[in-house]
Amino acid sequence: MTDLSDRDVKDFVPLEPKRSTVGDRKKPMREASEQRARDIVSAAAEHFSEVGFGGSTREIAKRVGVTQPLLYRYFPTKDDLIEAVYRGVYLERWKPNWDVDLKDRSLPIRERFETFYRDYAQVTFAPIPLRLSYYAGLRDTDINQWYNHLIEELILKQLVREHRVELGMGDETYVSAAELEPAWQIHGGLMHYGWRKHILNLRVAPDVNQVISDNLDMYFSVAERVYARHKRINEPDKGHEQN
Amino acid sequence: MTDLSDRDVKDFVPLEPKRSTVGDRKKPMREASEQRARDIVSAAAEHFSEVGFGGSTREIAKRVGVTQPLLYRYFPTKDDLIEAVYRGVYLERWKPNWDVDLKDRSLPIRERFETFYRDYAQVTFAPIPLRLSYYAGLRDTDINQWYNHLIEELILKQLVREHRVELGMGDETYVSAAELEPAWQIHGGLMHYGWRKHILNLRVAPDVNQVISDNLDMYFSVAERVYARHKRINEPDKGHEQN
DNA sequence: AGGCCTGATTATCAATCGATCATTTTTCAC
DNA sequence: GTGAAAAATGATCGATTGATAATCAGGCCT
Repeated sequence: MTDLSDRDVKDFVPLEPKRSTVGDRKKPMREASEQRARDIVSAAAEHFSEVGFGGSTREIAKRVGVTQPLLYRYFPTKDDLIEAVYRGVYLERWKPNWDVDLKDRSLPIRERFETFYRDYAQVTFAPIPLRLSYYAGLRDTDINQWYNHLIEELILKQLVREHRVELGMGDETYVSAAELEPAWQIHGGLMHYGWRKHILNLRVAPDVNQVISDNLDMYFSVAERVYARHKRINEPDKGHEQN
Repeated sequence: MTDLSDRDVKDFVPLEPKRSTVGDRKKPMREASEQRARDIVSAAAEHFSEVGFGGSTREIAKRVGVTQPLLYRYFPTKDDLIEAVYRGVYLERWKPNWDVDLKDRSLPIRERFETFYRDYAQVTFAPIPLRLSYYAGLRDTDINQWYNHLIEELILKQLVREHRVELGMGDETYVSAAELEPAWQIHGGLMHYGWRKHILNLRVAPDVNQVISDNLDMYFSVAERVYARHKRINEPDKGHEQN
């Protein structure tokens, strides 16, 4: 699997289909062909989401309605197909305006993050992407590490920073792991809500927006105390303590 | 896979090894043989936790140091072996005093649940049981449904009930899904902490006890509001509204 | 010593899997 | 229309898998 660890979202072009087996052709892929490539990825995502990435290429081909060797014209190996599924799960779903909007101080912080999580839940909370994401995390730690790093850097650290500013607790950019943990608890609680609802099919609170709202209530009610506990010594800027 | 859905914990005898292939023998299994059965389950748990339940019986046999067909003397099919691994994950780790101690009103509710979650985290938060649990949830929804039902009935509903009593909000036993959700958020946040730490190997807040403490702070700071929102009409006992 | 049950191994089968290659069918530019 | 490139198929290979059958080794009781 190729190395994805320390890249940014922008380094990826969402789901531009690979140039096919015979990679160094001059002519671009035909329109119908690109559609077929997308169909294959889609069928693969569906199948892998059900049985994991050990799912067979023959079943995928059957779902598309073609023969199995044909897949290898579009994806030289099964791993390449899996990587294309990864891209569909992690990149196609990420909206570039998310981390931008979170910095818009014309809106109260609470509203910004409530809006974000409503949108995030709508995009992410469905059986296929959720199952794929958990399967991917178990199979290929790297990709999920990279994605959670993204969440941490672009979302959760913003939450802490913006909240600290709003509380008048300084505008230091550094956020320690311990300081970040309450934000992760909010995020993790929501992920587990998705796990229970869409993977285990358990009966959960029906209104996800209410859950988000309550979660943010919980966060804002204890976050200040946690910031204060980890407040760094007031020497300007020398604050990267090892926790 | 056998049906485990609506049983109680006590219906299981923790990891009593199956009586071997030729099930209806009179003589009990020899001591050394029972040890071997445990070794097989242990090696299977290790291997399955790494690659999922699609892992091969040959690899398991290699880890035990025996030949592959021998496994079939102890477990008639691979599914039986998987079920034995399930038992090790879900039952061996459950302590019967957990739900009992939570009802001990000689201690403040906050202390009771902090003690429980410290113990629960210590028992559950390790790579092998966590990975197996997630793999199991994806592969065989039933067992994880049953387990989460257990958590809900014996732990989280207790939390809500005991807390309501301590708040003087009545001692009704019924707890709606929406009312339960904040408790699930606490639990889910902790599970996700385990996911990040032991499966994704991300850097997390180092002190799990501090995370538990902060989480409970979060819970107790908003739970009352949620109870009040869902407060049933004061007619005695007629309160099973559909949310 | 001999019979016998249990534990363990060797050999092997049928199914499934990812992948390759030769061949046929379809598409499209000219 | 014609031919070349692209798309698609059929046949098949080698490796791996769960599982079975035949065989062997060894301790224990009489």
